Amino acid sequence: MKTGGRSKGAARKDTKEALKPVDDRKIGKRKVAAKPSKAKAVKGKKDPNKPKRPPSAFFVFLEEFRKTFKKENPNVKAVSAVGKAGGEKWKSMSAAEKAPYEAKAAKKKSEYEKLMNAYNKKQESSAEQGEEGSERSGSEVHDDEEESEHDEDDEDDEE
DNA sequence: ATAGTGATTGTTGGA
DNA sequence: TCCAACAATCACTAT
Repeated sequence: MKTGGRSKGAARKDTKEALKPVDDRKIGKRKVAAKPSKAKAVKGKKDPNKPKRPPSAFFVFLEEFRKTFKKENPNVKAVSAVGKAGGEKWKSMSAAEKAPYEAKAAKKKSEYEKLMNAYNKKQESSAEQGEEGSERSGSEVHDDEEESEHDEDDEDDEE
C-alpha cells in the first residue's frame, strides 16, 4: 500500500538542492564559542531537564567507531583522529549502512522531543514546584524493540 | 586545578 | 530560507 501513501520522500527533488545550501563550504570555524556554563551554572539554576541535542546518526556511528578505532589504535590519543577517520568512513558508507544508525538517531529525536515537552512544561508551569529531588513517579519507559520502520521508500533516487 | 581545544558530520532551533 | 552553534570524546594545554 505504498501507492497512495507516498507523501514525503519523493517529489522533493527540486527543493533538494535548495535544502542543501552548503555541501562542504567552509562557513567558518564551527568551533563552539565560549561556554560560560559550568562556572556560571554553579551559581545559576541548574537545568536537569535541559535536553541536550540528540546525537545524529553520525554520532551514533561514531560512538561505535570510536571503540573500534581505539581498539585498533590504542595509541591514538587524538579525538581529531577518530573524527577524521570516522567522517571519512561515514562518507564511504552507503545509505543502507547508515540506515540502522539513522534509525537509532530517529529514535533519539523522538525521545528528545519528549524531553523537550517536559522541559517546556516545567518552564511554563512554574519555576519551582518541589521536584528538586522529589522525583518519585514511576515513569519507566518501555524500551521494547518495537520499531515501526516499515516505510522503506525509494532509496535509489540518488542521482 | 579547571575548562577549553581540536575534528568529524548531522540535527535542531532561531532570525 | 538560511546560518550558526552545538552534540561526544579524550588527552593536552593555557591561565
